[in-house]
Amino acid sequence: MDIPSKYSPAQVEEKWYRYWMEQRYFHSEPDEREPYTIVIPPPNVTGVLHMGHMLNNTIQDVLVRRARMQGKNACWVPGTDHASIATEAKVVAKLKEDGLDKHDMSREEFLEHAWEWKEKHGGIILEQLKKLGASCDWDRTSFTMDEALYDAVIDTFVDLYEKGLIYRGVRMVNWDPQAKTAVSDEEVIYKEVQSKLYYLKYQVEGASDFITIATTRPETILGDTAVCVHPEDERFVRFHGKKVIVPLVNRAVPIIVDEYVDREFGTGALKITPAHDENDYNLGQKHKLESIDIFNSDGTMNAVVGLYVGMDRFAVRKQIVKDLEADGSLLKVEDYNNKVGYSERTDAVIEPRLSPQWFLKMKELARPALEVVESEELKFHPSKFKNIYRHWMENVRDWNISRQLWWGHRIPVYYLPNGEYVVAKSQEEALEKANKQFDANWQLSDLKQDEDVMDTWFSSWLWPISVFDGVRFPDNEEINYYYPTNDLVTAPEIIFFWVARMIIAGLEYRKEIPFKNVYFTGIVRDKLGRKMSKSLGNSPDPIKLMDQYGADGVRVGMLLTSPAGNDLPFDESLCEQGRNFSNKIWNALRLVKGWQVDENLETPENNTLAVRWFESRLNKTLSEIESNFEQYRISNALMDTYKLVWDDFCSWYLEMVKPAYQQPIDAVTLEKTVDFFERLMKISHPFMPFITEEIWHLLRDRNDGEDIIVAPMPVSNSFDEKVLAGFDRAVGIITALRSLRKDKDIKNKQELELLVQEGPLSDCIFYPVIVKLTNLSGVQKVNEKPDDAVVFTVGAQEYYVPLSGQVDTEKEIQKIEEELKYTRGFLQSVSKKLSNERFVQNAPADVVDKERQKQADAEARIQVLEEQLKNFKG
RNA sequence: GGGAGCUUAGCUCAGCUGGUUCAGAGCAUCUGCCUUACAAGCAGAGGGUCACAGGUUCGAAUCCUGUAGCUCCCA
Repeated sequence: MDIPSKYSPAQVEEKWYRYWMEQRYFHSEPDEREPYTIVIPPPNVTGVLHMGHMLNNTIQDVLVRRARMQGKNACWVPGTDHASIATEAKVVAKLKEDGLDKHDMSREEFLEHAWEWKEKHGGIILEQLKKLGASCDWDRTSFTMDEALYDAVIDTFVDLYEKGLIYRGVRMVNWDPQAKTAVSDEEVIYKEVQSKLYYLKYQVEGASDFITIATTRPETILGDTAVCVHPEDERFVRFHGKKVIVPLVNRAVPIIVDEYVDREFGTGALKITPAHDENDYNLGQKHKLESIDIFNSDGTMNAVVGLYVGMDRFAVRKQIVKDLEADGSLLKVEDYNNKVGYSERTDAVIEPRLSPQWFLKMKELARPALEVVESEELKFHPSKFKNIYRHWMENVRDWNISRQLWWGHRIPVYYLPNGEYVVAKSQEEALEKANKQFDANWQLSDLKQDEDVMDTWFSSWLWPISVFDGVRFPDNEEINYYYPTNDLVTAPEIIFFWVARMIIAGLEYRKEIPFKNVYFTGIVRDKLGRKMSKSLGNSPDPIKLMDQYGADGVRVGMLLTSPAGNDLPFDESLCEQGRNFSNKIWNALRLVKGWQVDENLETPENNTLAVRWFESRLNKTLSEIESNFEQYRISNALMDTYKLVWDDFCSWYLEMVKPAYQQPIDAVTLEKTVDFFERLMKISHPFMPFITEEIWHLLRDRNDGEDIIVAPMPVSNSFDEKVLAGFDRAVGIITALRSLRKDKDIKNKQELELLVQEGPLSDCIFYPVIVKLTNLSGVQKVNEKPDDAVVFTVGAQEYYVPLSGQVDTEKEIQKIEEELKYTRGFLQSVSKKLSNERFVQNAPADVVDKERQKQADAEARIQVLEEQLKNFKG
């Protein structure tokens, strides 16, 4: 057989993915089997594959493939979310490129462009996941704005409103006066700017006294409704309870006291403008102050105060400074550096602005969602995230679900000509409701639907239900079968945004948790520990990585050092390690396929031993892998697999059974070897789906449908501890012999003889294996150390290798003395422990027994070493 | 400001209910090897006061307290 010595993944991976798709192995329909369900954390429809997705989806694929091989009905639902902010920003930018402006078009026109963009660019990421090998049920691909999912969101809003959980409130938003829209906190860029601090005199009402405040934004004094000082600030005690006059507008406002004020800053007196500053707004709420909004949506002055009407806020600033100076209110101006927020999209200075928004009451909803996590009905991996979750849930605040955007689920609130509003699933229903409720005869055109859409999370919190259409049809076959899902794999960053809310929605709408386990991945970082991001440009291109190392190689690389919840400092060398592992497996195949069988050949004893040992080794490791999977220690499971394949199978087993050059192998050993190889490939398949499928088909001729992806996963069997322990001893002997050869510079071709000191430990079933692996002429038992022999000990057993003329007595003595010294020290510490009465009395019996055994072993070893020393010194 | 977590070999991390599975793994390093599956490899070796200081205990990487440093989250 002609197999190249280097494995090339490219064609192999493409071939098998296509084949799996053709065979519809990823597709799931409800049946009588146990379901295993994962819903993908829907990536942004605007997204392209990054390293975080690679990690996250590799883990999901490992879990799904394993479940599939365990005979479960595995269903991995893929999809994307509409990402209202990000997508709308992209569409606006695209329009701008084409010379179009969102503000010049109707909502409908804009949405047409948005859908067009989505059809064209959305879903790239899902195509990329295929290259990774993701075994998603692509027939079930969902999008948060698909009809079923869209309706589910609207239904949910109406339902929660009717339950009295949704209310209208006012909140400060980051207003972009140029785009005339609110932007999210993430879209505000804070820049250090050089500005000025203006000191202004506020006259005390009915007195000649005045108080001085400092501000960077003198134009906002028009909206001032208070001045605040620290209650313990002695400079201002005399002002407590008084009123001051705001310059130019001549409005009398109270002086309030609050510990919020920083006494060191400015003059220690703070002007309060609740309508135009977040902190002032909060203080205003606390002290029940009036909010006076002085700006129009484009940042020009409105008519509320009657000054500077229609002027831009920055022009007002220039003018008002002059006017204040003329008025005698301006005391002084200082240079001052501060941080000012700019819109990421228009670079306009953000204007904090009060805006009516819809809120969801969270407190009651959160309680049961906390309980299921506390009781571990729903488990977090790792469990440390329970603390974070608890803290958030116990201090949960109401959820602002409005977003001042068009792309998304439009809030189903309809405002009526009489200033009231109704909430309904459709315009028609709203009209009916309104006419009934207010005994009116309005037309559709009288209704004005809320302009805002809902927070994207308000759709993705329904994801595990809505992908099975379980909101609109709560008793349909699919939702009943697939829900609750099994595992959710996601990043800890969105534990509140998404995970907590899904749990809430699940309990509210299904009375059942949405998933049984949540696996939190780490964050993929670069070598310097920085989060990988587009703006830093420190993220490798996953597609290129897969081209270079193969998808299997990258998958292994991602998983090797990423225990749950721990950040993964990514390094390409990890993928290299993964690729090398693929190559190692590949070459093992080349070896095994290269063997000629001789049906008449007896099975050599060392092969029988090797098979016996490996059978036990495999089963023991398999049980460890199973346990690691149960605990979601996936990187440990992979490492177990890696060592089983590379160390145990390739380095030990294959070397043990490998026939001499151009010699045939016996049929029994070959059959056993292929069987082992098959099992190893099955165990490895979830981690490395492509190469394992390829090798599976090269190992034997397969019937139709006999593919590894659907082959049953091996289950651990009992194993023989004695055989394993005996082999460990053999390994000790082999290692010692190899070191000896290296030490003495004895070529492998030169045969050695191994002599074993007669004694209780002198038997070992693996001597034939040792003979083969270390090229011995034989193993003999002796009663005494011969002259001219090197001595080594494994445990308390002594071995000799006759080497005439090559024994350096001085060196041997030195070696033995060192070992003796160490063992005596060890014995001393053990004896000390045992002579401590309190230890013997208090420690559990088995611990004391173990210590006694240690003592006996050490004593035996010391005796042996002393004997050796005597012999050498002779 | 509030909350959570981390600190073990050069790097990345395991280490469960204190006690030989207790000081481990992988990678990296060093030393030999182009030994007929694999140099993307084989064989061997070195390397740690378990952040620091106290305490509890017969016994602490593990439990408690404090200190220092780092990281993440805050709708």
